[in-house]
Amino acid sequence: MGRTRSALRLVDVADRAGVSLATASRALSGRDGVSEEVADRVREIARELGYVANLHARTLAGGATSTVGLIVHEIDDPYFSEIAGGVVRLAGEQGLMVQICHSGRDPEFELHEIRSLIAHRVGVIIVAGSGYTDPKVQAAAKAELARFQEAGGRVAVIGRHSVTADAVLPDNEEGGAAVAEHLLSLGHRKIVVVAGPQRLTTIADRLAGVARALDAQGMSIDAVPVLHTDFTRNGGAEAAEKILDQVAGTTAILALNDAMAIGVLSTLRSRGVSVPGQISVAGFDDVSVAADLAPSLTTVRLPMAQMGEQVLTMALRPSSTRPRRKSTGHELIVRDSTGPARTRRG
Amino acid sequence: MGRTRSALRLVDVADRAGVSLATASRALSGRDGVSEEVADRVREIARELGYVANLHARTLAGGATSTVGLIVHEIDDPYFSEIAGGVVRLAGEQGLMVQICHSGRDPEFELHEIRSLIAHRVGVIIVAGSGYTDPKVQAAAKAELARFQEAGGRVAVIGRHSVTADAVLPDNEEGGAAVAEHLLSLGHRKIVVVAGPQRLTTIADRLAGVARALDAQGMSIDAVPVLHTDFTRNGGAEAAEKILDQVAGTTAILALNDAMAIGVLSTLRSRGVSVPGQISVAGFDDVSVAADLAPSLTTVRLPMAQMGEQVLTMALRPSSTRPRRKSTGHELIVRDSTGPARTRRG
DNA sequence: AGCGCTTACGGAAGCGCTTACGTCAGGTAG
DNA sequence: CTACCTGACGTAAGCGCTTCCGTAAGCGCT
Repeated sequence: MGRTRSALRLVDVADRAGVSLATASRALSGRDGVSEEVADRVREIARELGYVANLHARTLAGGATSTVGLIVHEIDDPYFSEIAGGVVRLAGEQGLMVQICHSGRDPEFELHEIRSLIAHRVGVIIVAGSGYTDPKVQAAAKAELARFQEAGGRVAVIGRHSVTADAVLPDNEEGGAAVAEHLLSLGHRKIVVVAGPQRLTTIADRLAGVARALDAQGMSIDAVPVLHTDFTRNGGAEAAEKILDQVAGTTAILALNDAMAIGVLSTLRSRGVSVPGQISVAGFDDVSVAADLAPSLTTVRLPMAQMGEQVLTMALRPSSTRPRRKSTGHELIVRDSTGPARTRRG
Repeated sequence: MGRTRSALRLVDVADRAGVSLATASRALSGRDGVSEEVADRVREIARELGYVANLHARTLAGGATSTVGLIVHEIDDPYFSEIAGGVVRLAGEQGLMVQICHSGRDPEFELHEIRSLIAHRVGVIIVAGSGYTDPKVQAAAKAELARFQEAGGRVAVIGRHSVTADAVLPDNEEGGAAVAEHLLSLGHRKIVVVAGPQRLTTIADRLAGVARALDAQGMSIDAVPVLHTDFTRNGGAEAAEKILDQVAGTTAILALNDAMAIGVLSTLRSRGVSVPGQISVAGFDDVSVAADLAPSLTTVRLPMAQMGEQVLTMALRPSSTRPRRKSTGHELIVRDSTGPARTRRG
């Protein structure tokens, strides 16, 4: 790959300004011990020449890094891109760079990304996105992060309880309970849950909430069909096909994220099933397009952009002794995709 | 910010393995001149110790960087996040890291991001997203990129003709012509264009296509209202309000990107205007949710993810003598949001 | 046995910065 | 007028790595 050769060096600037390397360095990085006059001259010349300091050299020598690493599951999933938006915007305001990595929900690759970030000597690593239910699967990543912390790095996560670090925790369980209650209160008793991949803790949490709500009605989660599919639009679409073909009498479909709900909606439309007339549909996340779907989607709002800002804020704030955890809160957003259960045999 | 102090160094590994620094380095970076036996031992110990090379030191000494910088306008805009998805996925396959920056459509900030990327000594810089119609505005960025190229860096862009670099160029003008023709062929004569900010070349290009299509029908673009607003959902929503209130007899609204089209749709729905019954709506980009809107959106498809892969591929491929340009192609996707113009006074 | 050649390794010189420390003015106090 | 401090600057020692050398074996050959 490209090797950046023969770029302008600080010595060049220093020579041109007729000062020593040290003075030039101090002038450009705003340290004192340089007269205003000289500092101005150096800065002027640097600008003129288009000098950009070599960050690798600077980091090597100085030690402090001003870049934060952000690992997300899927960068083109709205859930994550909205989180990333929050992180990036806040970081920009503070003059920090963010290095975004993409794990593709593959714990192995995630480990690799963490390693890269560490190699890049970022000051902060933020991991956004569900952990894995199988603890073994992410043990390596966890260990790597711990090592990073010991070495003085800051870590913060969104949605992982397992890592010992500051965490922003989405209200998954509460939210799950809230949508489920909503559906139940509309009289739905034949509910099918479209869940994402079983190995994600987020799914487990949301399901737990759903189970709690069912319990409160004297129903058991074991009696409701739970389809584990891909956490994407297509996963939802396929699940809906399966439901229409195999689960008779369904009155409501609860998708555990909006992407899948969108897929469900799409299948129902193409199969001519009216929503919410025949089947109600609810999602989770309140992705920004949820309001613009046909019909608009009932869902649980999680403040993604704000979550992004919060993790970064936590990560940046000097570490208190024990990891802080902040839950996001949630809000049930009732829109047009849910309605009263159609009366049996009517 | 966090300073990563006292991390494991290569010497530590070398000492532990009983070899010299040089040998350890060769072993870990796969250079030859080391016996298999020793190399294995070193690698084993490195793994055991959890050694991760300091990329800054490595880059400083070696010169080659394996990270690519990607600058987008808005990371949480689906158009860009889909492009980013393409870049990131392909990069991942090749073992490259991607550093994503976000300019917020601010040329000044974009310049700052370019500088940061250069400071980070990335090997490749990719700039995605419209250029600015005012050449002065991005002269600085252009100069900076040129300097980067001279120093051996690779640059590739999406949607900027002005930069001297390999470019993937969306079929903006052709696409604009295609949607406009579609609308005209449905009998629409009272078309309002919802354009994004005037300072973006993308807008200018798409508008030029629209103008061409109008010309072919003996109509002039000067006779059709063009509203310049924010390139976002809200920009579209506001524009639609204005249209309903101030432009009588509109039969079709052509939004120059999907985000704005979504906003238009939302306003029309809340104002009780039927689409396409009373007003047809078309967008541009074919963002992934376009198919799931209410009604599904007629638009021009641009293969975003593929564009992302293409720029990266171009950037990575050894530079031919002159910059290559590859146009993306486009496809008119007719869905439910457009229909025949309602007959006047009917 | 002596020659050169290859192979495996160690020594040491940087890469471009920051920063501890030394120096040398000039100013103040005694 | 000397002693001392302060401020402005230069000198040089690294930061952790890669890589160019040099060197010492080990090999086959004459």
